[in-house]
Amino acid sequence: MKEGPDIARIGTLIGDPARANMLTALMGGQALTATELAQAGGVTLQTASSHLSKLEDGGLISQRKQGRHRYFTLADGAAGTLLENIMGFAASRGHLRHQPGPRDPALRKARICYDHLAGDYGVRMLDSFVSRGVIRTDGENLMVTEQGRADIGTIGIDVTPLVSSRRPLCKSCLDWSERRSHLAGTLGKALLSHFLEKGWARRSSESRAVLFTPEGERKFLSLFPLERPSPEP
Amino acid sequence: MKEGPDIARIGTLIGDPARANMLTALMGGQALTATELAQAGGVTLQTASSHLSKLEDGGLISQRKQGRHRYFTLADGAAGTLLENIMGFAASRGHLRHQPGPRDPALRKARICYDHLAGDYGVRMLDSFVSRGVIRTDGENLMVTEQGRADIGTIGIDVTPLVSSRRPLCKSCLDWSERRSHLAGTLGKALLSHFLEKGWARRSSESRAVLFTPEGERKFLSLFPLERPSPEP
DNA sequence: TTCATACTTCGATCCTAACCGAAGCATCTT
DNA sequence: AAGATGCTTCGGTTAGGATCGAAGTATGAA
Repeated sequence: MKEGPDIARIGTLIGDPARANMLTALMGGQALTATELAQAGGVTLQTASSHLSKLEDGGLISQRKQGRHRYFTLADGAAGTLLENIMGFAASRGHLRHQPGPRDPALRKARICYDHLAGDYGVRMLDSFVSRGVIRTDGENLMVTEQGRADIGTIGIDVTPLVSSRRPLCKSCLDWSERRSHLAGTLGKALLSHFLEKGWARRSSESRAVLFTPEGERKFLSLFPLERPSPEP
Repeated sequence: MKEGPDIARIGTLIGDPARANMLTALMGGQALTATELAQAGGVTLQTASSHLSKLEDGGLISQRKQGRHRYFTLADGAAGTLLENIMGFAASRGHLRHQPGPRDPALRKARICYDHLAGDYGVRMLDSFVSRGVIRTDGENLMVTEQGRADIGTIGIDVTPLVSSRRPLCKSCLDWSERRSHLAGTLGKALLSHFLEKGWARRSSESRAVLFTPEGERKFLSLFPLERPSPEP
């Protein structure tokens, strides 16, 4: 039975706690140095270096040198999506490392999931889109409706250039703190970028939390109203 | 950094070669006994038993007793989807256990991927659907068009009951032998079931290969014509 | 009851890989 | 040139877990 792709190799790479912590840290979407990742993984720099080269060989991360630093990122969107999928599955089986949901309330409210918004606010955004008919769903796939394109345009985001990419336009991602789905894909990414650019929110320097300003919060809530609790599981 | 789902646990479960082989065998969609899985994993029955209980604790598989046999299956569609995702990612990074593509030509031509058709025929089916406008794609997501519903109806499959399920209707799955996408989801499952019921094909008893009869092959090829090579990567 | 089959549990072995200290290399600063 | 910082490589230790033999349990057959 030696047919097929070597899933054991990917599994082994993700299966080590130090590497898993590093990958989780990289899900924040920012490039991190080897030293920062060593801290995230809870190991010394030497050990981290060994882990990082294994992750790179496995195609999960990539690095670029910049002066005497080495910045590491997830290899590409596919790597991020893979980790999201595994996180969602792990959460669905109750494999949480501590209590259900992040201890930090800010993380629970809004955080970065690779390149898009997760947490309470991420879930609310998708709920709002679905309840207003901007996005339609058939079980798991999501698609933007014709009318939805216009609605998103009024927020200040042009959908057209987002479609050409090889990544899907929109895609649901199981949220481990809310146990509901939030919006991923290029649209999810564009929305988060938009909020950050407009100054409605900023990234926390220590964690994956996204901190909204009072004004940003007001605008967000009015842009994404909830008509009634949606029936999505 | 102990936030979030425990992806390391899932990774560890998949990361052992014996377990990975067992899971791959279960992707065939059929319930297998502990003895069969031990052989698939290349280990003794004692070792397999230990692996199987770990996989069950982790929520990847489930078992049901039947007389003195224990039949194991993947826990649910989510587990199958997760493995498909990892297989696709592994294949995309070139992590194949042997030469690219299965050695067995029958496997390369048509095989089962959990519950739907993969291999050359699986890819052709999706290509045909896309080129004829039965299925439309936006990057990665797939959706059946209105007109497509009727077309699929003429094959003898009613799309309506397939939508209600919690699994997506259709969904692309990266094929590791063809390095292209084939059709998964409830529609993919229904199509495969249809072929088997009609007697156009049957499952090989030893491997995941799907063996078409000459007549079944003729019907399949006429049902899924290729107009021109599609540009999908 | 006795035997056979299917599987689990226990116990011991063995091997891999994670780990860190120390040393080495590269880049930047002064 | 000398020192500091960021990271990698080497070597030796150690722990976890994969493995299997042997014994134990459950179900079915004779």
